[in-house]
Amino acid sequence: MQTSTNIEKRQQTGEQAILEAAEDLFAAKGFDAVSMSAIARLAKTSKPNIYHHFGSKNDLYLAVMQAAAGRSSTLLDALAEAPGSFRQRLSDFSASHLGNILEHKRTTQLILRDALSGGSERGREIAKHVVGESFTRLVAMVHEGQKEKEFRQDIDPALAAFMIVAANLFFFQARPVMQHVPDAHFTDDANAFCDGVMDILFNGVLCDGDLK
Amino acid sequence: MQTSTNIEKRQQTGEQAILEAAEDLFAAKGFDAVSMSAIARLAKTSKPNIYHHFGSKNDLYLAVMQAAAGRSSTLLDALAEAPGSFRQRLSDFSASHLGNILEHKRTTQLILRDALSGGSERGREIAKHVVGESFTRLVAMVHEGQKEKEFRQDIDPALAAFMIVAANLFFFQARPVMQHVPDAHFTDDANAFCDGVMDILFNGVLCDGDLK
DNA sequence: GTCTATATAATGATAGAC
DNA sequence: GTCTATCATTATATAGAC
Repeated sequence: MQTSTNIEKRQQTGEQAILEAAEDLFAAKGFDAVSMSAIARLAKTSKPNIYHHFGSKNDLYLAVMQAAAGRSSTLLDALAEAPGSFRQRLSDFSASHLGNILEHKRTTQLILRDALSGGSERGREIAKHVVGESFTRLVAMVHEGQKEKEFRQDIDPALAAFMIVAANLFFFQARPVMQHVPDAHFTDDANAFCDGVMDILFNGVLCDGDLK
Repeated sequence: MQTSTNIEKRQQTGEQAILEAAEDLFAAKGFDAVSMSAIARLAKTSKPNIYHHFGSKNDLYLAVMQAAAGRSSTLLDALAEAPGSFRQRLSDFSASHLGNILEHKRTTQLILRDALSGGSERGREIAKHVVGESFTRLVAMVHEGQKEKEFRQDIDPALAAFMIVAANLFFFQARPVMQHVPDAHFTDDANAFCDGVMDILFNGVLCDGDLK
């Protein structure tokens, strides 16, 4: 029998080039808009060679998603048990989260695109796994902050966490559109955006006499 | 000469059926994943008839986007000059915004999908116009609230507005994924979600002794 | 305005040599 | 592992009758 668990030990052949070319194109244009010929051209190889390494276009897409998922879920470990106030830790987490998004635009776009086309079950499992991991950690962090009486007891920690990732991911996703909206100056500076979001999230927008 | 500005006076022929079928399929599967044959089948007509009404697949897509844009930008006028506190007005706006999104899922998905595929200029102009209109109105509302000393002076009104639409749109977009995340219970009830978001946005998550 | 039938090009996937 | 050559299918789009 031949081993069919061939999702290990890359990099020895042209597989890596194929995966990178495929990720580029899938992220930029989506699954259906990309042809195997285009991938072969960009990877400087031939179509049958792709079929030799990956059985089909769908398998190639899954391999790309799997690689992307693995790459993007290893950067937020250090922050979970850092010292300092929960407020500071949350801010750091959010900044790293947004930094991570902007550093791996290709991967982020790939996952957002896949999540939007949720109809098929293809890679939504992966998307769930990717965002689920960091999201759960975020929720736990907010919950701890509540137990330490630093955050309000009467909020849903998952909701606060969601607002952070929504702001960051939507910042990335909507930037091309928002740049054409006259009022939205915050699209220029990601750091300032992140600080502003956390300020509103911590203190609210309402006037209350004393702003700490 | 024949008038080539044929973006008026629909509904007299099978054009409407074609537009609806096309919007359904484009929203569900994306531009490239939809074939003219599939549209013809769903619209209960023939392929050449589509080409008779719309010159090409791209033109059909543009017509669909145009119709979607016009449909989704007429529901938020009444709220702009409503009475009551700005806090209440903002909450109402947000609730209507999310209600509008959930009531027109097809259109929303179409626009989100188009915005994500920003590379081509196709319909991003439309997306900009659609979200731009309600967004500008939202920003103005926050700004007025600042002038009336109801909201903090030191926040960017556009940023607060952005957090609202980001939360709402991302709520819609991420729901299929978030439903599989154990902590995220808020996906069940859109109204509760909206209230929770506005509560955090107004008051912040930090403990400050007295919660109003 | 609507159809049947068809042209032409590109797609995903294979066969088989090296 | 990589290629040239090719298959079967489907795609967008047209011609032309009614």
